[in-house]
Amino acid sequence: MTNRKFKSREELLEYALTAVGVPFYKIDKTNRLSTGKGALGTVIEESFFGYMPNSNSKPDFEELGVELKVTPFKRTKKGISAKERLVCNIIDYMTEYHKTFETSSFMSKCSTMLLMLYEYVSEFDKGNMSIDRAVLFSFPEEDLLIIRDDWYKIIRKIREGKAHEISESDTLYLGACTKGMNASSKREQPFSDKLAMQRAYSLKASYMTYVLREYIYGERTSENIIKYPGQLREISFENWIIERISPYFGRTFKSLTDEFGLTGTPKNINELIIAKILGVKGRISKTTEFQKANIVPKTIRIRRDGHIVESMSFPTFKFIDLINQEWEESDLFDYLSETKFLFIVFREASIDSVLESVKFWNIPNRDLEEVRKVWERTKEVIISGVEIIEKDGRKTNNFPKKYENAVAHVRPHAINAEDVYPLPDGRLMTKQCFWLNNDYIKSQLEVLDEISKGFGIRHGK
DNA sequence: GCATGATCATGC
DNA sequence: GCATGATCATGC
Repeated sequence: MTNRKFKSREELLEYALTAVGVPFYKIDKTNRLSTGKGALGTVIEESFFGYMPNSNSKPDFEELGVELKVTPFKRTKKGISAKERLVCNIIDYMTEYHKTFETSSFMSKCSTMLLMLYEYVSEFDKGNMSIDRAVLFSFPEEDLLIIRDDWYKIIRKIREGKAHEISESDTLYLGACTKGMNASSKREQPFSDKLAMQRAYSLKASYMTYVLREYIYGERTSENIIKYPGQLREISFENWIIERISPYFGRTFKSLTDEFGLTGTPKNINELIIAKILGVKGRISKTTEFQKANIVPKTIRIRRDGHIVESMSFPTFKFIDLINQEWEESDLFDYLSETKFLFIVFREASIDSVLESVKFWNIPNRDLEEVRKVWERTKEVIISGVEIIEKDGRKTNNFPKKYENAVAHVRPHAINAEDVYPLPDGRLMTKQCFWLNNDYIKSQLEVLDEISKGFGIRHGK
């Protein structure tokens, strides 16, 4: 244990490195291992650095301007992944909006972090895990420009009296995640009487995964869309993308596939068109920025009469997994609350469909609450035993139908009817997923149109 | 014409 | 073989 002052960042790092490889149970002197979330961070703070955990607005090593973060990662088939978002300080809605990004509580505290990374292994007790690496981390310029824009998005919602509508998927790398025991941990906000969920700045898990891969473990794998960070000095990432694609609005599907030499009918051909427009070699969803920000491209086809034919599918769920989850920890909640979508909108015209627009979208909180109802109902149906009735070779079931909820429903999503997952009672059922209703998608496109009428693409801060 | 079940194309 | 994004097919 130490409680000495470090004279320099180098000295701090040198000491931090002596924790590498030492199991936490050997470090822990104050019996913190048995405590809940954040136990390992507490062990390092108290037993390794010798100071009491605090919620100070200053960095942990104030004179050095360094904040300590102890955070887990996992090794997966695809490489190293952050196990969770990196949570920073709580946002004080009443004061934060006065500040600039440079003077924000986030930058004051977290602009340089001592990241102490440990590998999370599910079979291990916490005490048997250990710090794998310790590094000093400051944001590279290409990330800082996006994080800065994220910060202003959060502040804009506070200034508009919409702190209660803040959602983690509003932003790209820097999120505002909920923080508190439950939904009743609410705070006042300056420009509305409505109480807002307590939230903290956080670096999204998808972003942290790339920090680990690219900057710390050197597993760089993907292509950047933004070739020069300076390209985002005057414009947000989203608007930069839209500006680049907009010259192609109005073009027919055929003229686009001809121009870019795309053949065949892959299901993600529209994603490939967008990739070509942006000068990206492969899939847009595999680019650095889309991976870091968790952006998923989705095609929307609007018929000539304005109707959207298809609802929007998501990954399948496993029946047995779902009933063992609670909503707040469920796969669906994680997915929808942390994913931003890029809608690629085609409108059918007389001969061919035409690229009409591209729009970024994430689900509003109140609609996510509707999805929750569908999810809870689905859980009930699985627990009480799905009713499957076979008729003329087609099986019908009693999962939530489209007419039951304005936002979402449940439907099959499989290779064919024999592509199945087990039910808790041992029967096998065609794989299913949650779908966003086509009518709901239509209404959300209309909302986005209203918003874009109100703003020019280039915005002042 | 729509709701719901079923299936396709591709890449890893 | 399966996950994913997307669309087709059928019956009411």
